[in-house]
Amino acid sequence: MPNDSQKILDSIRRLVQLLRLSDRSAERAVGLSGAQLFVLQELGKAPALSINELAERTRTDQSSVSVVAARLVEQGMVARERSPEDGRRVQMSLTRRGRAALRKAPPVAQQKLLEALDSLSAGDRRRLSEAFGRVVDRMGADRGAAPMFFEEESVPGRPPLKPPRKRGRAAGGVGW
Amino acid sequence: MPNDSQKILDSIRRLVQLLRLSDRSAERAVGLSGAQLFVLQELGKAPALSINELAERTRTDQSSVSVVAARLVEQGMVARERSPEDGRRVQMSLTRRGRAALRKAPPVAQQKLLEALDSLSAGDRRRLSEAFGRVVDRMGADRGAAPMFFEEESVPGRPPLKPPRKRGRAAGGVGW
DNA sequence: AGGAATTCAATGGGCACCCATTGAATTGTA
DNA sequence: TACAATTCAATGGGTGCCCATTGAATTCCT
Repeated sequence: MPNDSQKILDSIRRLVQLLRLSDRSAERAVGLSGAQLFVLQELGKAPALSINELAERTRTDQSSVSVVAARLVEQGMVARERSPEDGRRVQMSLTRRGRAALRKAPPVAQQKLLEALDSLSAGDRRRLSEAFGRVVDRMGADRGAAPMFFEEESVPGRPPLKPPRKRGRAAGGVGW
Repeated sequence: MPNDSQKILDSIRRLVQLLRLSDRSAERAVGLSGAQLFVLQELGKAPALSINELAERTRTDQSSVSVVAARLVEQGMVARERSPEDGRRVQMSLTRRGRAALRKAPPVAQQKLLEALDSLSAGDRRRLSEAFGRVVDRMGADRGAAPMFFEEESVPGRPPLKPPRKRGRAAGGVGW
């Protein structure tokens, strides 16, 4: 007899699987993966985005979107060009074809979820949003197991000797 | 200015990424991936499970757990043996080593989420569980884009001619 | 000005997920 | 009882995700 927390955990797992299945189903149907459609969607909201900006907006790693974007470029859905002001950056933007594809094949999984959310009353939805957001914020703030080896500036005084490259990230994981 | 549904969508994405990151972090730390730990955890709840049962409980595909389980067997965490009654089935169960590993390295991501949920009042948690469960149920019931080509038995009378193998699934997808 | 540190995007490695298929075993039925 | 249909687990193919590393470009100091 699971408690509420356990139920929530299982709901999350079920949701994630449903989203995966729905995405893959859509992929088969329209030839674009959920990740690809999501990238197109975000590009549709801005005139042009860099790989890092896309990574932020899609909540994934830079290296992940880099690959997804490359595929979209191959398919002529997205244009990629070096930024004139900053030679390291890249400007990704929708092509005519990309815009058309997005119009024809909106992200199904996301749509389904939105529809399901519509079944709640506005009040429930607001409360769900509020409570859920709070939980996620808290999770994000946790930082528990990752000691964050190098602190974020201890005091205004300039850093004593900054270790070589702060490159010390803290790995990541799967299963959801 | 996003509405509540949009906020919920983004919270879900953030949550999923946090879970991925947390899992991978744990993986680096203890040498077991989130998926592997989850499988160990489920095996800890039952005397022995088949691959299909594990797939159900972990909300993934049979082929996915099959691989994860194989890795665990290699590492001596899990014992796999053919079922005596049904030669097709396989019985997976924790070994002493697997049980020890599970004790030493509980699923961190899941734990963090549970802790975050604890920050809600019991009432909020109950409401969250209720509303969220309802949404997921609804999504699961949708079945929209997948016409489910072959009906689930139209009438008691025996089927007219059953097409060969019902093997006609409906694909799936990623991006969360 | 010039070199060190940092930022950006791409690439490679490892794991997970889903679908499809396959071979073995079992169940159902003619 | 024999054969067809189904079930089970494993394998291969394709994609995604994260981390680490790398080379190029830029920013920060000294």
